[in-house]
Amino acid sequence: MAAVNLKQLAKILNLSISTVSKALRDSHEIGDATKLRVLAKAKEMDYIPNPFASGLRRNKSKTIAVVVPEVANNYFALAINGIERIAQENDYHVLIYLTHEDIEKEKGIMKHLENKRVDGVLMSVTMNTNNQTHLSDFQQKGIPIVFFDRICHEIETAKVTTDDYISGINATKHLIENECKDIAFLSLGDNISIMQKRKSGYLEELHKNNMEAKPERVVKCGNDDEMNYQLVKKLLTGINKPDGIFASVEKLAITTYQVCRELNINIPKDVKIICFSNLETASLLSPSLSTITQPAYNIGKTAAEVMFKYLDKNKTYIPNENIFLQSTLHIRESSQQIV
Amino acid sequence: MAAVNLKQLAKILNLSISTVSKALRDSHEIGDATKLRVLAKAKEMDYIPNPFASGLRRNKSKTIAVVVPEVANNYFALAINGIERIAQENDYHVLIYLTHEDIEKEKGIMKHLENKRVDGVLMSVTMNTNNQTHLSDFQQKGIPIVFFDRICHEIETAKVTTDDYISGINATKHLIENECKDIAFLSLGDNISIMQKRKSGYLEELHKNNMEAKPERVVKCGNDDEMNYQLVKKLLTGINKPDGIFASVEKLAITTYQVCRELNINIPKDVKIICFSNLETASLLSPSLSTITQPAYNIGKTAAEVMFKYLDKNKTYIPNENIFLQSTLHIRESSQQIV
DNA sequence: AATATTTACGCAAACGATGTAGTTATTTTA
DNA sequence: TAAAATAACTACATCGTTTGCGTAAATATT
Repeated sequence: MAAVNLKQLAKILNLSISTVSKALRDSHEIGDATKLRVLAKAKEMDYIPNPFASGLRRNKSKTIAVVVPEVANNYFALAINGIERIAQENDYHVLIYLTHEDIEKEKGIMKHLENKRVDGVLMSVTMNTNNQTHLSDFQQKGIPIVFFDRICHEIETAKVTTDDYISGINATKHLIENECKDIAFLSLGDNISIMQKRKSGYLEELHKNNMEAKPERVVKCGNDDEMNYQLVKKLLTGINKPDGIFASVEKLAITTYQVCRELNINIPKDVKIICFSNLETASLLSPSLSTITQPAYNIGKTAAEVMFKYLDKNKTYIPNENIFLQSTLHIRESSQQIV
Repeated sequence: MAAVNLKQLAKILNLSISTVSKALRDSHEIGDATKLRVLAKAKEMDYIPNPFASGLRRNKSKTIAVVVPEVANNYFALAINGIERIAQENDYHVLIYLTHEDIEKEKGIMKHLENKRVDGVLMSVTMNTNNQTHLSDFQQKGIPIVFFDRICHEIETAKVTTDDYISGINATKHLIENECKDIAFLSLGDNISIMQKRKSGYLEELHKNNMEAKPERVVKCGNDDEMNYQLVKKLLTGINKPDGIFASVEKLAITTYQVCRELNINIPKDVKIICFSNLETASLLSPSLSTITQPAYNIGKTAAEVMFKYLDKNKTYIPNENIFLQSTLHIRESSQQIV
């Protein structure tokens, strides 16, 4: 029942605790014969070091935290998948925290993590994170952060994203090429950096094509699905509605589909849609959904790899670095001119 | 930079370490004035107890583990959501481990957790978990397990599922009511208990309707998506194909949609489909997908609540208990007779 | 052969928080 | 008023590992 510890192992082996400890850690101070004997006995007795004791002593938790807004979201789920994979490879554990887009919850979580429960944090900030003092405070405690996707520019560290600006341009360009004359952009809040970049790409491409960027075409959605539904419904109601929609996140595209269904608006005839999404069923939707698909798994994986690169070297300071992984455009029915 | 500890707090307050510790834990041994003074200073200095020290001393980690096959799966993602919510409410941390349906990985993870890194484990076993010694061994170490969805009958503890047998009956009955004469069941492996129950419901309902249960109509799919695709393709190729499909898990329904698209098979005219699923886009698919939707969030929430009910009482033994939450049948186009 | 070096191990002090068993004062009780 | 009880605190051992230092024996160096 009770887990075996070093003391018991040492007693049985007739060695001192420190000898056993060193043998298990393959110290050069211990003879090969002894090492083998210790290793064999440890395995036989099913010895597993107490993580709290070694964590306390070495000031290392062998744990990282992942702080994200949601998990029931294809993008974040895939990213977590990539992170967990790398963590397992590095013999690390992964704590998960969900902010539900609540900045206060985010602050509380970071506060909780300040005391060395984790060796590092991988995070995607809340859509409401407009102030980053809780993040810089956290860094001051000597625990590294690596951002992915929803990054925080002001914090100096590594950041892994896709090239949202280029993707924003490409998506908009694609809609324009498919005869859209009046394109709306569905944004998620307006604080977060990726939104600004995606929007910049959208605006830039409009400008390049001498199309007017009407402020009312940028719809600032939020975390409340019902509210979003009403916003999109308002956008698509009446005579003066857009003929193209660029949704910055997956759920807003789904909302748009639902609204179109209710209002009997035909996609893509009446309005064309493209969005950032990792939906596996994009091609099975009616109509199939055109997407900009982010390499979510690899983004998570890369973020974790960067983190471990520094953790391995016991570096708590991660210099500024922007890593871009390319998204891919998947053109399907929802955005194409019917020929 | 360095986190403040009790020693430093004590020195500044001109008190002993133990007094400060007790004051913070609101011990009756400490005077009210002192308590207030300590509390104020602790807040001012941003004191956060070292989790390793107290974990070591009290033999409590304030952490639970969630062990699941996947996270990029709507069901598990929602369940994790529910779990995390309850964990946060109880001031607990959540470690996440993915088995990717690999029984060896599952064993390794449980082995890793044996040494009190966590106070309890919430889990859904692998589709390949046919032997449960690693789980009973784990229990022997005095760490409680609560199963959800993919439960392990042989282990005595609390288990949270939906009533898979009834749901299996209902889904099959629905297909029969919609004129299906030859219904196939897509299973995920055949070890796990929920599969057996869903299949039992399917077989029972066939029997009740005097329909033959042909063994070749039970297709045993696995973890390899390409293989599953071929299995379903084989099922739907040729003259002798079923006119109804009951997919036991979401991904097999998606595979079926893809196969039907390739083979130009019309859903629901040629073949009707229903499946267990938590897909948000079920109603937006072409055709919209009929589902048995499990209350995934509540299943996770309930499993966590049961766990904390015992952890709060410092009970490591959880008696056998089967908790059923009801699934709901959502009839959509994919399973309905066209009138 | 005397000295220096290496090998292989043990001792004991951390790491930070907790809780038991004291130790003073102060108050209550007989 | 002496004895007992209480209040408010402190000292210290403990949880299980890790690690710097010490040491004796074995080996190498001159």
